[in-house]
Amino acid sequence: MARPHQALLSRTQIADVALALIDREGRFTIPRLADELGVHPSSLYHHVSGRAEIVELIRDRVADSITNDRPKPTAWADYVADWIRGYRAAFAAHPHVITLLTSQTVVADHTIAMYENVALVLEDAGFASDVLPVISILESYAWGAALDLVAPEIAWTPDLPRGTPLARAIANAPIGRERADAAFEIGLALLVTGLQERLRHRQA
Amino acid sequence: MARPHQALLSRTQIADVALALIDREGRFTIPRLADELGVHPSSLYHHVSGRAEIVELIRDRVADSITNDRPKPTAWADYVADWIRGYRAAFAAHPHVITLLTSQTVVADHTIAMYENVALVLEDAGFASDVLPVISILESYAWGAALDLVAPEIAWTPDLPRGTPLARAIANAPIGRERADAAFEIGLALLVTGLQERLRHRQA
DNA sequence: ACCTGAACACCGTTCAAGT
DNA sequence: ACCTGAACACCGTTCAAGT
Repeated sequence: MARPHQALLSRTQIADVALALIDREGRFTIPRLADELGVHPSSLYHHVSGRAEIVELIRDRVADSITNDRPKPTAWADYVADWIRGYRAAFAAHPHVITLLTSQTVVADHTIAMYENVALVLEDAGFASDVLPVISILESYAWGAALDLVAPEIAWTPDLPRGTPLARAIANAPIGRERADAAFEIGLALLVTGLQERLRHRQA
Repeated sequence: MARPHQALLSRTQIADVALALIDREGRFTIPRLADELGVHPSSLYHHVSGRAEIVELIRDRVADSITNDRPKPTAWADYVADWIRGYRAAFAAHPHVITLLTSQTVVADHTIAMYENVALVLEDAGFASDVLPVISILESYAWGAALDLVAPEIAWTPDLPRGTPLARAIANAPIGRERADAAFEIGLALLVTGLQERLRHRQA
């Protein structure tokens, strides 16, 4: 074929199809992706520098999907909770992407706007020198909760004893996605409560 | 050479050297591992079923290194905090292993004893139907905090504006490992505070 | 500028051959 | 039972050739 009059590929399209492939099959390879795009593997290298860059395109796409409203001056706790909810939800929409993103160190993160918004809200709330740690903590929790979505259930372990504390704990909780969602919300509430208490002591 | 009188390899040795390789080079391949063991790649398959099983051996090793003391009837909050500290510390000792473990779904988890201990402590503390969610939440946080250890610093982003909330937040915090450790401890304290409050309301 | 097709290095795994 | 060495399928990447 050689060069077509109209380019057959684009970076957005590559990212689109790669993401769809991951959602469908849990992973992607260059040959598989090329096939899906109706093109030869080597063609991709005219648009991206390599596999790593495709992963970064996907990372950007997921990051961009985190809703990031302009902060309102009231209710910092609600703002922060919504941020982390959206953070986790962005991953939850593409569970297999999570492990892909953790396996490759990020190259650059241009989601500064998001951090600025959160930093502003926390600063206004009075967290002062705690602002960066608090952002870290919330992000760690969101990542961990996202990983929880693809982790195996403790409940699935076959050789569970009967009548133990763990057995009772499992019997008292839902399983699967419902369990993960419920746990996430409780944990988020714990963190917010903790933040409110910490702020109270800071200001006292 | 053919079969030696004394086996040249063992599963423990394979796991040992693989872990050392990951710590040193950030990753491991079968040829590289075989080379390090002074053996041909195909020899490994007489001891393990494949690469995936080697990863699981490493997972077990890290999991076993999580200190898991017998619970004492007093101070559930201290027990829980120590558990999560040890959980994260086990990963922190081998940072590159974290991404390896998240990239492969676990096959079986035989660390039931650990969960039983924590479940017992939480049950005695009065968490009742919250026991499993609380375990989930704490583990999520430990995983997220472990990932934070290998994540890039927000602070490293080159194009940071001056005089913004984020810039001030970064200026007010340490960087690197020290930042991660400090943030982890604060977040753990937030969670414990949240748990204490939640217990108070449950019992009221 | 952009697609092709051949080529290369590398990886995980299998298996018959040897003791 | 356990190591070897050849072999295979597959993957990521390069590059000269074509338009």
